[in-house]
Amino acid sequence: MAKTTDDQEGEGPSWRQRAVSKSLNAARSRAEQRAQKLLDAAFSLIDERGTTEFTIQEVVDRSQQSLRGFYQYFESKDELLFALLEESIRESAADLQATVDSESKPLARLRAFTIRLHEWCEPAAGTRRKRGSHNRVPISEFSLQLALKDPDRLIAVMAPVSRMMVELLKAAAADGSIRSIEPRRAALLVQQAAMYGWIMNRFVQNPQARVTAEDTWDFCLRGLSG
Amino acid sequence: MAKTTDDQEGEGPSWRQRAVSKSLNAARSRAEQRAQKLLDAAFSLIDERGTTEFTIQEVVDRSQQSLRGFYQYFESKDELLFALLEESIRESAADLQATVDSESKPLARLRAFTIRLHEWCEPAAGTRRKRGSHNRVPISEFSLQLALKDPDRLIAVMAPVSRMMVELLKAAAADGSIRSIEPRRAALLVQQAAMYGWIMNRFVQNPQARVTAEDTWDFCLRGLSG
DNA sequence: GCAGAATGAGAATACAAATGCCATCGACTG
DNA sequence: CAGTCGATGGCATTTGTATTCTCATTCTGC
Repeated sequence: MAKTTDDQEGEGPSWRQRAVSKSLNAARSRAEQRAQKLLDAAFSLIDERGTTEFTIQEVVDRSQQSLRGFYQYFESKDELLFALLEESIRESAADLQATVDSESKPLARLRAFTIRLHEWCEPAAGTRRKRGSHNRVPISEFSLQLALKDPDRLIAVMAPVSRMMVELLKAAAADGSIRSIEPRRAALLVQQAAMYGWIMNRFVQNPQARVTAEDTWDFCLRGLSG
Repeated sequence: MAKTTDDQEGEGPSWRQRAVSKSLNAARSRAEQRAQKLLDAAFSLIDERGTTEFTIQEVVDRSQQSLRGFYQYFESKDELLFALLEESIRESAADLQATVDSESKPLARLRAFTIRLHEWCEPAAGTRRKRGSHNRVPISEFSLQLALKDPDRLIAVMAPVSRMMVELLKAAAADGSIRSIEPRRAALLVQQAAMYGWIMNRFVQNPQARVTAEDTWDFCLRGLSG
C-alpha cells in the first residue's frame, strides 16, 4: 500500500511526531487524540471565520482542553498552523496524484495538475467542499506568510507537490509538448501562477473578470510552449 | 491659488484670511515636517533591518518626537506603513513612466515596464540602491499583507501603475505585438508575475536558479502572444 | 493504594499597540 | 503684556494576545 515517502503506521505526519515525542511514549495514543482534537477545533474555527485569526484560548475552549495542554503539544500558534498546513498539503497531494493519474498524455497530466492545484489554493465560489475537507484559503494565506518568514520550512512541506510538478514538466518536455526549459525554474513560474493567482483576484470586484484556473493554465501553457 | 481647502472663514478681510491661511500653512508645514521626520525614521529602520518589524517607540525615539505626536499624525502603525507604501509607489510610478517613455514601440515599452516593475519589487542582489531610495522588499511584503486584508486600499494606491500597465497592453494588442485578450485580465497575470515573483525566489538557494526579471518577462511574453 | 507523571484552571508575564492625562510651550490676541 | 488655545512632550495606563508559571487534581502503571 504505502509507497509514499512516509509510511503511515510507524511515524505519521511530522506534526504528529513532534507533538507526540513531547510526551512519553506510554501516552502516545491519548496524546495523538488530544492533538487531533486541537487541530479539529482550529480547523472548525477557520472554516467558520475564513481566517486564521482565532485565539489559542478559543481553540482550547472548543476542544475542551487547557492552555497548558495546548502548549504541551504545540510550541506556538504558528506550529499549530504549520500542522494544519501539513495536513492540507497531505490531503491535496493525494488528490493531485489521483487527478494526474487519471490522465495519460504528459501535457494532459500537466494541465490537470495545474488546474487542480489552482483549485486547491483558491476554491472557486461555486465549488462545494468535499465532506471533511476544509476552507483552504486561510491556509494558503498562512503558507504565504511562511514563504516570507521561513521559506525553508515551506519548501520542506511542499516538497511532494513540487517534486510532482517538476516530474510532470520533465515528462512534457521530453514528450515535446512544451519547450525544454530548466524544469525547476519552470516549476517556480507555474507554481506561483497557480498557487498565488488568488491574490490578484482579490483586486477584482466583478466575478466575470476574475482569473480562473483555466485562464491561468492557458497563460502558463503559452509561457511554456516553444 | 485662493481656491485652497480652508476658505471656509468667508467673512473677515482678505489680509485676515491671508494671515490665517499663512498661520495654518505654517502649522501645516510644521506638521508635514514632523510627519516627514516620522516617515524618514521608519524608512531608516526598515533599511537597517530589512523588515517592517520595528516598534512605534523606536520610530518616535529616532525622530525625536513623542508617542503622542505619532498618533496625532498617523492613526496606527498600519497607516504609517501605508504612507510608506504610497511614497514608494509614487517614486516608482515616476520612474516607470520615464522608463517606458524611453522606448517607442509598444512591445518594447511593455517589456521595459514589466522588467522595471519586477526590479522595483525585488531589487536584484547586485543592484545598488540609488541614493535616497529605500529597501523596497519589506514594503512589497506589506503590500502583500494589504492585498490580503484590505485589497481595495491596495487597488487605490496602485491605480496609477495598474492603469499604465493596462494602457501598455492595449497598445501592444492594437499593434498586433501580442494577442488580443481582455487587458485587465492580462494585467493581473503580468502584475502578479512581475510584482510577486520574488516570493518564489525565496525558495531557491542557488543564485543561478533564481527567476530573473528577464525570465519573468519571457514567460509573460509567451503567455501573451498568439 | 501509592508515587509520580499528566492535566486542568487560571493567574501571571511579556510585549507592543493605542489612549488618556496633565503640565508645558509658544504663537497669536486683545 | 497677560491670557487663551491649540500643539507637544512625557508618562502611565489600558488592551489584546501569546506564552509561561503555579498549584491542585486526576490519572496510570504497579
